Amino acid sequence: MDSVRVRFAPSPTGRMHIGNFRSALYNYLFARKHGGVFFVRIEDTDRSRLVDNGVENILRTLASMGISYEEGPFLNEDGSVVQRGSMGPYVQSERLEIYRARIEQLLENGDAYPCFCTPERLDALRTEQEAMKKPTGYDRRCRTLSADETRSRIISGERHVVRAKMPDEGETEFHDAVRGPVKFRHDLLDDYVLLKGDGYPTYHLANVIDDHMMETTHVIRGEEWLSSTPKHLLLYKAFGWTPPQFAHMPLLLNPDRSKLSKRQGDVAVEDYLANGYLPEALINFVALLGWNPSDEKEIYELRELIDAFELKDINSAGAVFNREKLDWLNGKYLRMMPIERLAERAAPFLERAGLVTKESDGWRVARGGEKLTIEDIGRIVSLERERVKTLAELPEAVSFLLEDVLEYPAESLRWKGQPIGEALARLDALLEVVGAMDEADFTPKDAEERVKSLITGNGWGNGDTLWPLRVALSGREKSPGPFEIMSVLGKMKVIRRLEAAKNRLNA
RNA sequence: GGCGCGUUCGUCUAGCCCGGUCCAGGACGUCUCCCUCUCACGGAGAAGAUCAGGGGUUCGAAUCCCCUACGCGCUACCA
Repeated sequence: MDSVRVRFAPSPTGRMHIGNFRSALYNYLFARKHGGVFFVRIEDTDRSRLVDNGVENILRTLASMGISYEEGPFLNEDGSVVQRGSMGPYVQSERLEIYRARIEQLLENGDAYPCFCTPERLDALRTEQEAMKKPTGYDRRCRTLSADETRSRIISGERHVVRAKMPDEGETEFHDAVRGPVKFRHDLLDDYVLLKGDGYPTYHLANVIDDHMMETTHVIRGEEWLSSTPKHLLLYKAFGWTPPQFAHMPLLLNPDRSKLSKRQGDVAVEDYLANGYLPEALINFVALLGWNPSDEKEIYELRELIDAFELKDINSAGAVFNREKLDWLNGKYLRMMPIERLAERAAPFLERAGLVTKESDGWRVARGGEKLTIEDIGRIVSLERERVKTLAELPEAVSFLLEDVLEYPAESLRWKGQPIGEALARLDALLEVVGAMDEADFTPKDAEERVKSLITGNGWGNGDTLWPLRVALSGREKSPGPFEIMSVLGKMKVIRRLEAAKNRLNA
């Protein structure tokens, strides 16, 4: 395949959701696989649905997910948007003259006609058709208006749209890269609107013109477009253009199997990021929803996704977004990730939770002001990484390592309800052992050696000693092992926590 | 209503094009056990799909053909 050019063409009508993101991802993977160009085009022809910062949100989301592209609108550091690429503009509202010229061409060739029917008439028509259980659609009333009447009504300034003239017979058949041959009868096609009353083109017109002018080779889009593909093909034909190849992806579904939508939980990509999901996990997960390279691998690096990606391996049935599996995958990534990177990703979450603060000279513990290097943060979060599924759970999980005073019931220091005296004796002995250790000995390995020899030397059990130790250090019944905690805390804090535990038991 | 697309464990899927190796494989989730001071991680197992239903073709069908049902999409001067 030579010089592949594919695109992501979102409408800035809200925040980018998972379904949109998957479209972007598949196009991206396909472009990278074939060494082609991936570009972004903004389809902002519905003026009523535009939202503030819609474009910025889309571009920002692509950037934070690490999806790069060669042409289109780009977000500057200062938040402004600039376009790069030789086939622009890449924003449809800036291409109005182009569409208008093409509309003239269609009008002249008799492939389209002006229509003066009002929305009210159209509504009434549809209502009637529905009531009579007849197929809905425009009745082509304006298609037979005389040239004179049409001209004079336009000159008089009457508001109108331009409709495409659909053939009465024949059919359009095309080969969809994921579904194979698909066929539609022409007489069932509606004389749909090409140019709206406000002068903006509809999706059908703008999309076809732009895909042609931007030399798109493959249109990889959602299944909701499958039914309108014959209209698009007919337009390519009317213009005398070679159409691109089409690949219609299956829809992403809510748990009740309806088309993925808000109202049924988070769907915005940025929400997933804010909730502590990693871009690489999200990409891995979303890529495998509706596409599968027929092997039993579950974890794919981006490069592997690119290498394996084939349009023919896209499924044709819709897929339910299954959060539990995402959680599992995210946990996997959290555990696989290099510590430094994990620390960098985790720090903002710790900050937001008020556990650490970011100063000009680096990170500090919020309570106490003690300095923290990124390595320190790495040591802290690596203690809990295997116990959480998302970055957002990390603050709560590691808070006991960053707080001065631990709050917990004295009762929890006793292993399976052991006598208070026994727990106290263990803590005393532990204090002695710890006191004799050098700060340099506070590695998990050395700490374990010392404590274990204390236990075996006295013929104690692991449980009756380790449990009180661990709870004294963590304040929790569920936590990482005591030796790891010791190594992160250091000698002074360990002694302080053991003393505090004794006081708690004596109180 | 019309047209189109789809239908394999609860979920994501492999197998379907090129029928036998599939009394259907993997993953998530669930359950059990092991590891273990706890929780997790990790490891080992288990349960879980009459391949939507029916009919055909064939020695043989999840795989090919037909019908039905159901789901979804489109049917806007939304994309």
